[in-house]
Amino acid sequence: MTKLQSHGREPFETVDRAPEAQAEGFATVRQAHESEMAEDYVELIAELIETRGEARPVEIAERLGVKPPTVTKNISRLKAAGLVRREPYRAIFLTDSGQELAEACRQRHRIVVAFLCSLGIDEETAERDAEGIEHHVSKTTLEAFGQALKQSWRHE
Amino acid sequence: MTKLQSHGREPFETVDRAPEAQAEGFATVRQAHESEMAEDYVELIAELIETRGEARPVEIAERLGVKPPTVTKNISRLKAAGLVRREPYRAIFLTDSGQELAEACRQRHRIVVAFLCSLGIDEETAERDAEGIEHHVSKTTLEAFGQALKQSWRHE
DNA sequence: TAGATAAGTTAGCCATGTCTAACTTTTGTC
DNA sequence: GACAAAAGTTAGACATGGCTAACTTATCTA
Repeated sequence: MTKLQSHGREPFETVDRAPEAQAEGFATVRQAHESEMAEDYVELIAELIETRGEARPVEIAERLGVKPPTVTKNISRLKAAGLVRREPYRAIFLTDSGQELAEACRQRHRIVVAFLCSLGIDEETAERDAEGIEHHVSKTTLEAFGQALKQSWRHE
Repeated sequence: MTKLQSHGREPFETVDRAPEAQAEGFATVRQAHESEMAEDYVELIAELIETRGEARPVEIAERLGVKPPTVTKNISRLKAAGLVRREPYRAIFLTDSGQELAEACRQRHRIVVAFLCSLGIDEETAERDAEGIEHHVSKTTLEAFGQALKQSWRHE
């Protein structure tokens, strides 16, 4: 049995959740952290291929704000995970499943950014916050963002 | 010079950001990750003290969904960081700065949850997503959430 | 085409946050 | 008060994702 929904009413009460539910929530967050690296990389790789024609470690390192060896190591993990295809010293390509993941991430990213902007948040902040937020947005919440976005178009 | 704001218009364009800005964004996310543990713990400790009278490792472990040794290790890190006060085998207390951090986190948490609920998201999902999202919400965005929340009260 | 420069890799280090197994301390009960 | 059960700690392992230093490969250019 689920709790009654308050939906906007008395919004600052502290909800007393069942310990297991809370634990599951934290587990979800930890899982999200594990996929963040992969998501950020494939998203960025797709972006680079589109705008630059190819994805190079040096560029990835610059955009991510990490050093080249970090990129090398992580790319080889992505390769092991079947998300990228590549030979040493060459540019990086996405496999089909990498492509798919990238597409989903970019879509989600765009929705989150657009949603934040629709609240009046400046684009730079929206982009920065989205980078962190997007990995923790469930399907349900993403849909709610999409809905709210539609509403905001209607009202403008 | 900052970009023109679109504020709801053409919300699905992919913004081409300066590499340094993008890198700074990712750095911010990495920093947020480093404070997440501390924030989750002090938030939970404050909650337990309030609802249970004291915060015990076994309870923290259960709520966080981790094993007791993990709690012991992390609590000692928090102690080193000056956020908690405690002797071995005893309950855990917050220092003044721990208290302060906990208060800020709980406030932020409540706002995020309330905001998500105001979009029509069910409470369980709101709680789960908030757990991950809250650590990546900037002051600007938190204020925007607060504003939107006020709006939603007016319209109900 | 040779040599310099840029790009990429390898090796090895570190901190974080998780775990299990084994041990110690505290608590509760007969 | 003794002893069993529960709570907490310690030791040691592991994966992740950063880093620097040193090396290799590719690219550019004189």
